[in-house]
Amino acid sequence: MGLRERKKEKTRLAILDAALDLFLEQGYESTTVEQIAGAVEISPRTFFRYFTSKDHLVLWFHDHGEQLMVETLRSRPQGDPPFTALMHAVRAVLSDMEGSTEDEHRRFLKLRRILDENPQLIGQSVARSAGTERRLAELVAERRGVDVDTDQLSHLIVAFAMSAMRVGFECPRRDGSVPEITGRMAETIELAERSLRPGWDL
Amino acid sequence: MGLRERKKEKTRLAILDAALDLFLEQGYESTTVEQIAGAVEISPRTFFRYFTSKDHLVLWFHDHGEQLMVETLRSRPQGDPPFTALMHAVRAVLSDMEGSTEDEHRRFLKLRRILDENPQLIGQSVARSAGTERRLAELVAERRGVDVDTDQLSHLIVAFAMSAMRVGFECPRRDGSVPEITGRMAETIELAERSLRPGWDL
DNA sequence: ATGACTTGTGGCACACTATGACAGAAAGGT
DNA sequence: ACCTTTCTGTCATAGTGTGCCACAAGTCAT
Repeated sequence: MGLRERKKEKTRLAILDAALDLFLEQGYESTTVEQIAGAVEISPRTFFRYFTSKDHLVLWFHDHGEQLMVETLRSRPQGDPPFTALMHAVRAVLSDMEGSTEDEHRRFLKLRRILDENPQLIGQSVARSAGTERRLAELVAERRGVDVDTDQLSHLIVAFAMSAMRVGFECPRRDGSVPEITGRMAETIELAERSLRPGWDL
Repeated sequence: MGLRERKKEKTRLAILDAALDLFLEQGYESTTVEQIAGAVEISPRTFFRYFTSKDHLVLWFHDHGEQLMVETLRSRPQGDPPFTALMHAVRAVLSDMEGSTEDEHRRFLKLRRILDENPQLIGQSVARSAGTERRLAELVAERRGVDVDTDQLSHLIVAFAMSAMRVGFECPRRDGSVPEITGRMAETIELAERSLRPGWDL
C-alpha cells in the first residue's frame, strides 16, 4: 500500500473522529461541514470527496456491516434454510465488531451515543437498510429458487432478520462496552429465532 | 368549518397534486420547490408552511397511516395479544385506504409509482417508520406491563408487524388498483401471522 | 357595515448542504 | 528529472429550509 493510500485512510479517519467529537460536543445539527473540515484542516470541498454527505459520516458503520452480511450470506452453503443463513450473516457482523481494534470500538460507542441523541439519524440509518434489504432479498430469492419480484416470503425473511438485528442494536439498555452490546444483540437474535415457527422460511 | 380552513385544505391538496404530477413528469430530484410553488401560484416560502420539507410531500400518506395505527392500537381491548392487536391496527389502515375517495386513490397510486422510481424515497419513508415504531413499542410495552426501555420483545413485536406491513406495501407486483394492492397487503400480513409461533408475543 | 383581532402570505436575507469546473500541488512510475 | 495520474483548494452555483417583518385576508364583535 503506497503513501497515497495510507494518507487517504488517515485523513478519512481524522475527519470521522473530528466529526464524531464535534457531534457529541455541540450536537449533530449545529455542527457544520465547514467546522469539521476546519478541525482537520481540509477544505469543505475535500470533505465531500471523502464522505458523500454529512449523513454518510454516521452511516459508514452501516455500510461496512452490509457488505459483510452480503459476503457472509454468499459464502453460506446453499442447503442452509434462508433465515438460518441470514442469522449467520448477522452473527458475522457481531464477531467482526468484537474482533476490531480499540479505536474502532471507541468510534462505535461514540456513534451509538450520537444516534441515541438524534433519533432522526436512526431514521437515516434505517433508510440505508432499505437498499440493503433489497440486495439481501435478491440473494435469498436466488437460494429459494424464486423470482425476487413476485415472492413475498423472500422479502419477509430478510425483513424479519434485519428487524432482529436493528432491535438488538438500537433498543434497550444502550450503554456498556462493545462485548456487552454484541452480547445483547446476540440475545435478541436468539429471541427472534425462537419466535418463528420451525420451517417457516422454506 | 370556516372559509379559512377550507381554503387551506384546498391549497394543501393543490400543492400535493401539482407536486405528484411534476414528480412523475420530470422526476423527484429534478423538480424544485420553486416549480411546485409556481404551479399552484404561491410563494416558495408559503410552500414550507404547508409541508415542512420537500420529502414531506411523499410522507403525508405515512403520517396518516401512523396516526390511524396508534389510535386503533389504543382502542383494542387490553386482553388482545400484542401482535394480534397490531395486526388489527394494520388492517384498519387497509380498510381506511379502501374506504377513501377516488381522488385519494389516484394520489395513492401516483405516490406508489413515484416511490417505485425513487428508491431513496422508500428509504425516507422507512426512516419515518423508526419514529412510529418507537411510539407503537411504548403502547405494546404498556399492554405487556413491561418497561419499554428494557424489554426487547416489545420492540421485536412492533418491528415484525411493521415489517409485514412494509413488505406488503412495497414489495412485489407493484401495479394494480387500490383494492388489488390492499388485497395483496392482506395476504402478506397473513403470511407473517402464519410464520410466527403461536404465543410468541405473550 | 365598521372596527379590532387573529391568522395566513409574500418578500427579503441568510445559513447550510452539495456539486461542477478548473488550476495547481502531491505522489507514482520510468 | 520527467511525465502521468490522482488529490486538493478555490470559485461559482443550485437548491433546501428558516427567521423576520410588513401587509393582506378571514373572523368576530358591536
